Amino acid sequence: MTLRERKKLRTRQTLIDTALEQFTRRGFDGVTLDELCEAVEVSKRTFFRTFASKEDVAMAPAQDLWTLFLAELESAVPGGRTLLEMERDTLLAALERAAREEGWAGRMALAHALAQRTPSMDGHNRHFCESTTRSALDVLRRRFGLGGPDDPRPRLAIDMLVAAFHLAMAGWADSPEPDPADLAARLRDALAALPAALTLVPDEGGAAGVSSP
Amino acid sequence: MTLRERKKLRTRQTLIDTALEQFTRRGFDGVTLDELCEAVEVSKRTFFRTFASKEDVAMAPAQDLWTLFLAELESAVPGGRTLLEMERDTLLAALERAAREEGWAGRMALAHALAQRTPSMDGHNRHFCESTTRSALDVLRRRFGLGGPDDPRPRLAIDMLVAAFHLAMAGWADSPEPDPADLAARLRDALAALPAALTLVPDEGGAAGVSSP
DNA sequence: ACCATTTATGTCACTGAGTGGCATAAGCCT
DNA sequence: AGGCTTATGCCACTCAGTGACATAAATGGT
Repeated sequence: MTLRERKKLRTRQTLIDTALEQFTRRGFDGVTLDELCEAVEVSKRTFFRTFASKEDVAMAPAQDLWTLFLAELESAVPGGRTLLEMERDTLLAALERAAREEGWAGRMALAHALAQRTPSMDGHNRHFCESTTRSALDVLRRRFGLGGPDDPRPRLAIDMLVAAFHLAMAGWADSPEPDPADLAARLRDALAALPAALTLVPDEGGAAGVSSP
Repeated sequence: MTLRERKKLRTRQTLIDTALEQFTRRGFDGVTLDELCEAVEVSKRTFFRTFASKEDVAMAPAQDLWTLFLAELESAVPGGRTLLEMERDTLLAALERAAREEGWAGRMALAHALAQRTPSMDGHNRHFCESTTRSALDVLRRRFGLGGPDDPRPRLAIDMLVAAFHLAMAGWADSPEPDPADLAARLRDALAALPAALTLVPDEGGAAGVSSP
């Protein structure tokens, strides 16, 4: 790797770390890009050559994970598993690779906490999620037929994976000392709860039901 | 209803219709707020007293639907149905009420088409979806116990409902002459496909599998 | 070690979204 | 009609994001 590339990557990492730290401490809206760039000693123009938006810099950990997921998906084989099981294992593999990066878990937890209390970050995050989902669907359709482009099942399967992941993440990021293995376990649990969620029956007569005595 | 309120509502509707028309014709980014306000003969300041953002004005049809959904949910009764079935019927009821509004279907279709090709709109849309989901979850937990705040199933059930709705909407908005009854049918179909999506098994050996001959 | 080429960075000026403050106008009530 | 409330308009401002162009730094060949 050339010196140029290393410098660029280092600037990127510094921006991410500084942004996460400042946003967490003073709030997303409490930090202007000028201040962030000042702290990293980089021009605003350079910032926007590295990230597409103010939100993007704080979403980098999540983006990295899903990029790995897509890469892993290219080489996944069914092996008699359910589509959802295959996706689960692919995501777990991506998780394992992402977690090799020093300090990834901490960054991911900060990013998630920020997204929770910053509408615009949550929005960007979910839009990114959607485009990743589409890409994943393209890969799945290309590599396995899966009943043509009108079959609703593959799309629903990925959405269920994503829903389970968000659920797992919500619990994990709030826990003290977030650890990748714990996130993996939570993801498994959330996915295992899907069939029960489908058939869950609420108690008869809600507490404030219209015709309760 | 007072004259003041009627005027305010009329301005709101005009803004929505004009925005949808202009955004569709010239693109979301191709229309500045100044131009939109000029066309409706309203100051920019007034625009932001009616809508929180440029994106919001085009998302109004969807917001109205989900607001109705939450209202319906307050008076829904289980009646021996699955939670997901109850949510489905509640959403169908909201849909029916929303569709009474003259031209709602057309606005909804335009709004969806715009969100498809405008990242920032998609992001806002999905964030709004998430906050609605949370509110719905609050209502469900308040009215029916549903196994405490740590039970993952209710959350997953709503996410499945939303996933099915998005899927139904995607097919519906692209169809010629979008009609509310058709959207309802598509929603039923998408929800009915959920169990199959959960157990779908891909063909063995992907087309570009790593170890294919 | 030097120079030409390529590529990253910085500077400046600009557009457009969104906000606060305050004056004015429009609707409301008796 | 006239005082009261509330919506609207206007002005100046902050800040995210972009385009054009100059400058600096890395690379590769000699």
